[in-house]
Amino acid sequence: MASAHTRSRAEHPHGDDGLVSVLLPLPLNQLYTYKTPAGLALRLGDLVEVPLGSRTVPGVVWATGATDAVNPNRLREIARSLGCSPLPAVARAFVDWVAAYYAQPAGTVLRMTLNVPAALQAPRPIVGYRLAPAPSTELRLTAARRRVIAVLEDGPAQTAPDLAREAGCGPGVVRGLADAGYLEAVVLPPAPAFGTPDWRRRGPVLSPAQETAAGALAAKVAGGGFSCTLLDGVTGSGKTEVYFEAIAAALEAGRQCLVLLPEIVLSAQWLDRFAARFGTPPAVWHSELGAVRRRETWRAVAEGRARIVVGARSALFLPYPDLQLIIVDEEHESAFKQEDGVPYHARDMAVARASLGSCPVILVSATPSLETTVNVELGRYERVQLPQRHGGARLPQVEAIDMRQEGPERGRFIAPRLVQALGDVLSAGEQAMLFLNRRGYAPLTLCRHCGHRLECPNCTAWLVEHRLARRLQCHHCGHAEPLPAACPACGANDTLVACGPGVERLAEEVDAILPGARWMVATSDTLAGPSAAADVVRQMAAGEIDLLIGTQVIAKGHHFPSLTLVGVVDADLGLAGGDLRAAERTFHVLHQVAGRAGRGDRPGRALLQSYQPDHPVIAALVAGDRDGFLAQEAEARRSRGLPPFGRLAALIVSGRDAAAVDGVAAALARAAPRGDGIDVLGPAPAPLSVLRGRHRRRLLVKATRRAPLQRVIGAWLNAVGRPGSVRVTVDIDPY
DNA sequence: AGCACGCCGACT
DNA sequence: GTCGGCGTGCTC
Repeated sequence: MASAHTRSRAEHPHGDDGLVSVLLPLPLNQLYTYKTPAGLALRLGDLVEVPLGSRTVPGVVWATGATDAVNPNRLREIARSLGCSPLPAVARAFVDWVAAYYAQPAGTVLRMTLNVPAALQAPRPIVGYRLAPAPSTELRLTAARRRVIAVLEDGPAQTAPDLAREAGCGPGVVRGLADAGYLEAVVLPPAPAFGTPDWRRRGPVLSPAQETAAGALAAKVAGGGFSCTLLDGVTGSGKTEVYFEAIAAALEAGRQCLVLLPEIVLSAQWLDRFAARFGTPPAVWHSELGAVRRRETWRAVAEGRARIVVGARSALFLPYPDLQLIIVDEEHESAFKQEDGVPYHARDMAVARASLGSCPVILVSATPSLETTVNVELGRYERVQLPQRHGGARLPQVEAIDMRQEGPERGRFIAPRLVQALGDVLSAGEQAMLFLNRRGYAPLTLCRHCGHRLECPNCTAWLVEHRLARRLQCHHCGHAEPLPAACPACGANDTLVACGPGVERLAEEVDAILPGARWMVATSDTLAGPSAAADVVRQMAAGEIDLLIGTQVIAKGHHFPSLTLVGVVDADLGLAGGDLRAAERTFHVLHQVAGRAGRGDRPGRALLQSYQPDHPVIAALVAGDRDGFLAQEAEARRSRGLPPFGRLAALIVSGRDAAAVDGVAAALARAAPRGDGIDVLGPAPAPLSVLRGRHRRRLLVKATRRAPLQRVIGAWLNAVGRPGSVRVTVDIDPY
C-alpha cells in the first residue's frame, strides 16, 4: 500500500488534500473549491471543466487546496481537464490585477479571456481526401471524375469542398469517388489563420528622424524590462513605419507582440501596410471575428505560435505566454475605455500588463491624451518625437467660421464660406469631407403646435429620426418606431418638425447647394462590417466619391491623397455638458478629423463651424497649438484635483423602481467615506437618468492619487445593505 | 452568467 | 383549475 500512497501524492503535486480552487468566468466573488479526480495531475493555470449547479462550466485552476471553509461534503469533483495550454502566470496575475483595480470580481475579468467557447474544446479534425492505392469498386471515369483525380495526382490532400472547387465539379462527384474507394480520408493539419511574419524583409526607406525614433524603440525591445514610451508625431509623420521597426526587433528576438488599435474593423489599410512590411497579415482579434478564426487565433496565441496579434481592446486578455512588446496606437482614443461589461481602459491596462510582464509598451499618438502627456512630464514615461510630416506634406490650415456672424440661412447648416470652399475643391477635382458626429436625419423631432418632443419610452433621450430607414430610433437602447403622422400628444396633423442636423440631412443640403456632387454617407450604421468600410476606402481612393459625409468613423485611419478640405459642421457639439474630458475629447476628434485634409502633395484646409470660436479648444486648433492647449487643460485639472492629478470613481445605482433606487443612493450618501483624501459628491441623476427602463443615480468619488480608493469603496459597499432589485456598479476612472 | 424556484395573469 | 411571465437567489 505504501507504493500506492506515494503514487497518489505524485498525482496531486499541489497538496495532499486533493483539492484545488478554481476561478470561474462568472461574476462570483470567490474561488470555488473542487476535488481533483484520481489520476489527474493539475497545475496552476490549467483549464478545466467543472460542475456548477445543473451545468458544466469552464474554469482555471487558480490556487491549490481549499480557499474557504466550505463544507467538505458539498465539494464536487472536477469533470475533466480541457487539455489546452495552461493560462500563464502573468496572464493570471493580470486578471487578478485588473479585477482589483476596477473593483470587479476576478471571474468577470477572466470571462474576457475565456469567452471563446469553441477555443476550449479540442479542434474538430479537418478531413481531407487523397488518392487511394486501389479502388474497391470500379467506376466509369467521367471527365469530372478524371479532373478530381488529376488534381490529387499533382497536389496534396484537400477537403471535399476545396477539391470540388479546384476540379470544377459539384461536391457529389468527390463524394462518389470517395464512396467507391478511389479516395481515402486523411486528417489534415488545421489551416493556419495567419502566416509567419518575416522581419528580415526590407521596410520602406525611413527619414533620418524616423530612423532615430525607430532605433530608440528597437533598443527598448532589445533591452527588455518594463518601460513606457510615448511615440509622439503629427498625422502623416510616419509613426506606423517607426513602430514597425520595434515589432521587427521583437520578432527577431522570437517574442510575441501585440498592437492595440481602437477600431480594428476599420483598419484594412493598416493590415495592408503590415503585410507589405512583413510579408504576411498578422493574427487579428476583434469582436466580429468568426468562431473558427477565433478558436484558431486563441489557441495559436496560447501556444505561442501567433507571434504578432493586432486587435481591439479585448486582445489584451488573450493568454500570451511570452508577450514582450505592446503597442497602443491612437492611445488618446476614448474608444479604449470600454463601457459595457468590465469598464476598463485598454491603454491603462496595457501599461499594467507590460509592467506585470516586464516588457516595453509604446503609446502612439498625434494628439497624446492629457494623462500620457502628464506622465511624460513627470518622468514616468519617456517620449520619442517625430517632428514633421513625412515627405514634406504640410499640416492643414485650420480656420474657424463664426456662426453668429456668418452662419447659413434658417433651416440650413452649412455656412456660405464652407459652401464656397466645397465648391472650389470639387471643381478643382479634389475631394472633401463633412464631419458631423450625429447619425440619422435630425436629433430632435417636435410638434410645432404643442411643443411636444418625441422621446424614448425607455430612456431619458430624444428619438432620432432616420429618414432613410423611415423610423425614429433611440441611440441608447435600440428602441425604434415608425414616424407618426400626427403628434402623439395633441393629435395635430403635419405639425412634427425635424430640429437640427444629422448626417442624412447634410446630404440633402449638399444636393441642394452642390447639385451633382457625388457624396456618400458613412456612419456606424452604414458601415456595418469591415467589407463596407473597405469599400468606402476603395471608392474614395478611386475618386468615385467627391464628398464623404460622416460621423466619428471617418475621423481616423484612412489616407486619401486627394482629400484637401474638411468641414466640421458643428465644432461645439462635444463641448456641451459638464464632462471633465469634454474639451480634451473634442480637441482630439477635431484635430484628427482636420488632419485628414491634405496628406498628399496638396495643402489641406479645415473649416470649423462654431458659435464660440474663442473657446480654448477652437482657438488652439486654429493656432495649431496642441502643447499650449494640453498645458492649459493640465493646469485646469491640477487646480481642481481632477485626473490625472487625482482620481475619480463613479457609483451608479440603478433599478426599475425609482423610489428604491433613491433610497439606496441616499443610504450610500449617508454612509459615504470622508477624509483619507476621499470626498463623495452626489447622489445626482446619472447622465441618462432613465436608461433601458432603469432609473439611475450617480455618486462621484474624488480621491487623491495616494488614497486607497478601491479598498474604501469595497468597504463602503459592504456596509450598506440594499434590496436585490437595486444594482450598484462601480466605474473606476469614469469617462 | 445561467438555471431553478417562486409567486401573480390569460388560457385549454 | 393550470401554463408561464420574469423577479430573486444560489452555484464549490
